[in-house]
Amino acid sequence: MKRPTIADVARRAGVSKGAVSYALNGQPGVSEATRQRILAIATEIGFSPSSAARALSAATARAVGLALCRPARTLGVEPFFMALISGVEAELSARSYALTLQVVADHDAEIAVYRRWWGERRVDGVLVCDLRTDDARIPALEQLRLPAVVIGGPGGTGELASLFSDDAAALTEAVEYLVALGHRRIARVAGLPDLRHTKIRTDAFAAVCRRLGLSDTATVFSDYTGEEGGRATRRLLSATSRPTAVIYDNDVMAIAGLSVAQEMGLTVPADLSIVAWDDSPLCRLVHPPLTALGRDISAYGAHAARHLLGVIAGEPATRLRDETPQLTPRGSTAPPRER
Amino acid sequence: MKRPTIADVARRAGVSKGAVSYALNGQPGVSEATRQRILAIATEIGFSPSSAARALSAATARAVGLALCRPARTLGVEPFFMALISGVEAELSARSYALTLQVVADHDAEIAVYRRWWGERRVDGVLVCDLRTDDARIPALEQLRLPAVVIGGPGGTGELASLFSDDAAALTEAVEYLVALGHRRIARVAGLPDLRHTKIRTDAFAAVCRRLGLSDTATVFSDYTGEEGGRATRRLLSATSRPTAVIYDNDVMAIAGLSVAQEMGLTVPADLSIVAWDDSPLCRLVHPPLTALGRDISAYGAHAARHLLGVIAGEPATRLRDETPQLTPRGSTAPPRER
DNA sequence: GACGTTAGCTGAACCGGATAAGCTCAGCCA
DNA sequence: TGGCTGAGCTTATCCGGTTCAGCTAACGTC
Repeated sequence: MKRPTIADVARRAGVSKGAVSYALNGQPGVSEATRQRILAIATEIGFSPSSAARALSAATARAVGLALCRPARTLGVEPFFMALISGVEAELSARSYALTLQVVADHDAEIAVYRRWWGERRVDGVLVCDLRTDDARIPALEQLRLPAVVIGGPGGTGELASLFSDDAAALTEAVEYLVALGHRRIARVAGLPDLRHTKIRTDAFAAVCRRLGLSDTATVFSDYTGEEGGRATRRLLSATSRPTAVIYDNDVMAIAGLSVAQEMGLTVPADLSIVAWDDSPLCRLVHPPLTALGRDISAYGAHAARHLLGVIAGEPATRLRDETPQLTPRGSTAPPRER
Repeated sequence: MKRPTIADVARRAGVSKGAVSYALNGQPGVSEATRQRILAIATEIGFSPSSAARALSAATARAVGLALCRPARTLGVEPFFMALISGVEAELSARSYALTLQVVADHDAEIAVYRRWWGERRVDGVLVCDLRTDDARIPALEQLRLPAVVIGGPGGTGELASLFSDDAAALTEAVEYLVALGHRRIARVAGLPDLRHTKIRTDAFAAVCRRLGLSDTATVFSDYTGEEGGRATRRLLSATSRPTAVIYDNDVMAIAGLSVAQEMGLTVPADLSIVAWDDSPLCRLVHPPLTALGRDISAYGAHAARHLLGVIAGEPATRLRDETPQLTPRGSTAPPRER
C-alpha cells in the first residue's frame, strides 16, 4: 500500500499543494467549497501528512518525551508509572501528540537523552520524574531551553514548570489519624532518601511528630522494592519497643510489610496498623485491605501533560499544585491493642 | 541554545554539507583526515542530525510503535507490561531507535492508530500485544504492509512475524506437578476468554486433565483484575466439592485468590495450593510466597524488539518460539491435607 | 469605465538532511 | 605529453510538507 502525499491530493483535486495545505489546516486562503472537496479527497485516499515533513518545515515534532530512570526491576512492580503514563498518553493523544519513551540507567544518561532529543528535534518537550534533592537534570534542561514540566516539588525545580502534590499535608493527615486512633509509636518506611518528595515527607513527619509530642518515631529508608520494604519492616518490628503503626512510602513496600508482620505472628491491625502511600488496586488485593493515601495518578499524569503542552505553546512556566492525596481508611488500621 | 545544523558544521569545517553527511555516516567520499576534523567539530558544537530531516530523505522514522489496548485500570497493576516495555526499550535504544507509545480503547482505535502512524510515517514498524482468537488487527496490518511482530501465538498471526512462548507446555508442567503432589481437584482462573493465549492454556488444561484422568476440573474466566480474580476464587471455594489447587492466569489474580482463601479461613498451602502465572516480585511479596510459572519478560520484550528490527530491515517474517515459562515452586503449593 | 479591494488560488522558497552526478586534480602509465 | 583513473570533494536535487509573495478575476465604488 503506497502512502499518498499532499501532491496526490492536490492532483486529484486539481489544485496546488499550497491550497491543500490551507484546506487541511483550517487556514484561510481557500473557499469553503474547495475545502470540502479537498477534505473529501484526502479522506477517500487515506491521506495523513508525513510527520517528518511537517516537523521539518513547522519546526515542531508534535511529540513529547518521557525518560524513566529506574531499574527495570522496580519499574515494573509499582503501578504508579503505568498509571501516570496512561494519563499522560490520554491527554497527549487527544491533542494528537505522540509520546516517546526511554528507559535510562542514571541521570547522566537521562541528560544525554534530553540533549539528543533536543538536537534531533525529536520531541517538543519532556516530562521529568523522580526529582532529587540536588538534581543535575534541572540546570541541564534550563541550559538546553528544552520545554519541560517537572513532576515533583514543591521547590527544587529551578525556573522550570512543575506539578506537585502536597505530600506534607497528606502525611500530616495520616499521622494525625493514627494518633487519633491512639497510636504513639509510629514508624515510617521511606523511599530513596535523595528523592525530593522523600525529604519533604520526612521533614513533615518530623514536624508533626514534634508538634504532637511523639518521641518514639523512626524513619527507615528503603528503595521501594518489596524485598527492602520487608527487610525494613522486620528490623522495625524486632526492636525492643516496636512501633504500633507503620507508614510506607509506596504500596509495594506496604504489602511486603504486611506479609512480614503476619509471618512474625502479629495480627494486622490489632498488633500493627499499616498505612500505604499510593492507593493502587494492590491495596485492596491483600487481606486485610490496606488503608492508603491515594490520589488519581492517571489524572496527575494528564495534568502534567496538559501543563507541558501549555509550556510548549509559550505559556509561562508556572508551578501547579495538584490534588492532595486523600486518606482512605480500610482494614489495616485500628486502635492499638492494650498492653 | 540554538540547535546546530549540518550547514553549521560544514561552514566551520570549510567543506560542503555533502561532505559532512558522508563523514558522519561513515560513507566513503571523504579522506580520513577530513572525516576526523568534521567529527571533532560536530562533537564540539553538539550537533545531532534532525530526526525529521533524516526521516524525510531516508524515508525511515527510526521509531517503533507500541499500542496498548487495555483499560488504564488493569494496565497499571500488572507488572507484565512495564517489564515488557523496559525490555523492548533496552533493545531499541541500543540501536538508537525510539519507542512511541499509545494507549487505545479498543481494536478499532488501535487499527486507526496503525493506519495513522503508517500514513504519517511516524514509525517503521509496530509490536502487537494481546492477540485475540479472531483478531481484526492481523488482516489490517497485512493490508497496510506495516512491518509488525505479534507478541503471541502460536497460530492466528497470519503472514506476520511473531514471537510466542509455549504456554501449553508450561501449563501442562504445572498440572503434572500438582498431580504429583497428590491433587485431583484442580481449578483454573483464566484471563479474558477471547485472548488467544487464554484459549491455548484452556485447551492444554483440558488435554492434560483428560490424559491424567482428572474429572473435577473447572475453568472460570476472569479479566486479570484482582476484584474479578477474588470473586472467581470465592465462587470456586464455595462449591460443594471445592478444588484443592487453583492455577491463576496472572499474578494479580493469584494474590487476590490467596487473600480470599485466607479470608475464608483456609490455610495455604494445606487447604489450598496456588500457582500463579507470571512470576513477578509481587509473588514473593505475599505470605506464603507464590509458586509461579515465570519467565524473563524483559528479555521477551527485547527479543520481540530485535525481531521487529529484523523484519524492518527486510528479513523474512518468521515465527519465533521464546523460552518456555518455568515453574518455580514456593510456599503456596504442597500436598493436599488428608480428608 | 477606471480604479481600488479582496477572496481564492498558484508558484516558489524553505526546513535539514541524504545522495546521485559532476567536477578537479594528483598519480600513473604508455 | 596526453590520456586514463580514481580519490576527494562540490553541486544540485529530492523527500513532503508550510508559508509567503504574487497573480487573477470578481466585485464594489464614485
